[in-house]
Amino acid sequence: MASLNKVMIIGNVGGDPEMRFTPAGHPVTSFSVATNRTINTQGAEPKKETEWFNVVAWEKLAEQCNQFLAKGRLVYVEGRLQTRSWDGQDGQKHYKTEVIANRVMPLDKRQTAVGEIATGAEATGEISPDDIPF
Amino acid sequence: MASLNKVMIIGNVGGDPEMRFTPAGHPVTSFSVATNRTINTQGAEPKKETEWFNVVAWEKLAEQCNQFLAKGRLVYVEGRLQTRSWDGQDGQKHYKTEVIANRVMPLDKRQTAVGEIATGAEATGEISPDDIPF
Amino acid sequence: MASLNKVMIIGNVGGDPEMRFTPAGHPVTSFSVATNRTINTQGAEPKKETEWFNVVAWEKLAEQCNQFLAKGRLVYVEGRLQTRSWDGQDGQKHYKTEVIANRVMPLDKRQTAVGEIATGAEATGEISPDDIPF
Amino acid sequence: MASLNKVMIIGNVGGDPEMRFTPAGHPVTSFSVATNRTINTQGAEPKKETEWFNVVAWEKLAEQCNQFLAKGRLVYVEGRLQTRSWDGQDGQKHYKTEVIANRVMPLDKRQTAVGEIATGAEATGEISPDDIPF
DNA sequence: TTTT
DNA sequence: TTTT
Repeated sequence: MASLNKVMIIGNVGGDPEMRFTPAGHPVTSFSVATNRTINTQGAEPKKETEWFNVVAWEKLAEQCNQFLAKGRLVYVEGRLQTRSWDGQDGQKHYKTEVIANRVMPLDKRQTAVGEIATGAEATGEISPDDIPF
Repeated sequence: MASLNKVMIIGNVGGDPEMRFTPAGHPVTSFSVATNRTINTQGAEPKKETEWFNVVAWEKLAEQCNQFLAKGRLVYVEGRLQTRSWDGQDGQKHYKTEVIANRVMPLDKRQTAVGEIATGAEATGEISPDDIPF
Repeated sequence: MASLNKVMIIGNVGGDPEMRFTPAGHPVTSFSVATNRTINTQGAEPKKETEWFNVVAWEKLAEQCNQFLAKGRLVYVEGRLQTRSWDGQDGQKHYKTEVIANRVMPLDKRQTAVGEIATGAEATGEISPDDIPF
Repeated sequence: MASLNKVMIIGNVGGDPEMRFTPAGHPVTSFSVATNRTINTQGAEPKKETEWFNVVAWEKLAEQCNQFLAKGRLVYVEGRLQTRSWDGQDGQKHYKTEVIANRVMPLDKRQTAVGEIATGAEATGEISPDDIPF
């Protein structure tokens, strides 16, 4: 029963966020974040490895992400990991792992007044667990 | 360039860990960890949602995980997320997201003397980036 | 403006928690947590170093801590650091650093049914910022 | 024995870092970091609360902090908490809590080429536990 | 003041 | 595939 599922990333937003609404009217915003890691291949030149995260925000946080984030911005994202699975046309299982955000915070000074974007609580899919459009 | 990619989980080991060796002789241990979340569907009875993580440990940490972990144990795992992709037989992209561990710590008292399992540094794939068997 | 202040500890509760109430009736529970670190003094035998944390919980989380925690239990605590200062009788500044908890989770199986203790949000001093009794 | 002692902060450096050397020649750099929290006093205007952290870095990380950080820069700091105590002239116990950093990462673009500052391992006082000048 |  |  004792459980922790926490992800913390700092990286650059890969594209402008996209906001949609569930049938029940809950806003959901998704965007990607790239994190980079430098691998010291001793000998050769250091190699860069990029890891992409799919981030999903719900409710008020979804609206703030949609309003304040944009392609290229540096952000801090905190949340939990969630893997969804489905069957492909070929009968194979497919998996997609996403970060369900409970805090998103721009770290650069670009654009509009931003301030801190944060949900008090995990304003997430819990609210509408079987109501997710994508 | 500024980047953070951190995962922290506390959960139960889903099965006995499996250790393999890369062609170059590096030990790699993998195991699954389940985290549970209780969703308060206001009205009906609370629903349980289980999230499964695939954890991979390298080198000395791999050996310690193999030696001390076992199905059912409660563990703390810290690491970074890594998604690998490949093309299925049907031409579709497949993805698998794993936690590359840099710290694993049993939290229960079961079994042998355990102590703390921790790599000093991220003793991971960096060491043998193009040497991964699975 | 962009800010993160996060502490995560796993350790043993040093004594039974103590719950008090602010003049305005808000419950506050405090307890200590010990974390241990093993220092490898290369050569001599490894040395143990204990770090003590003062943890403070508010509102519903305060009540849960008071009810379920006890001396010796293993807990996970997440929160933010807060340092309070005051002037000693001698005119010197004194400081006390505490962890204001927003999540507390027992990790052992001792005692009563425990389940997960967690505030949805940071149910902390924000609620009664100028209302703190100790 | 199972223990976690982790602090993660994002904030602004309060002053230029200061590097010293232990008698044994180990570099130690210290600097302060301010994190801000906005308290919504429902009713009145939101209040700002600043929390100051004393950060200490050792060895190679100390040199990098000394070289790349400066007053005002936005940084991510990860480390562990350590409280030192001593007796005041008045016989009272005094306490100072510090963050012993194992990772420091500038988040803004100011100044020189910065890149990522990170120790592979916790390059900390372990190395010279009884060798600390301040 | 905890724990192994 | 775990745990309570």
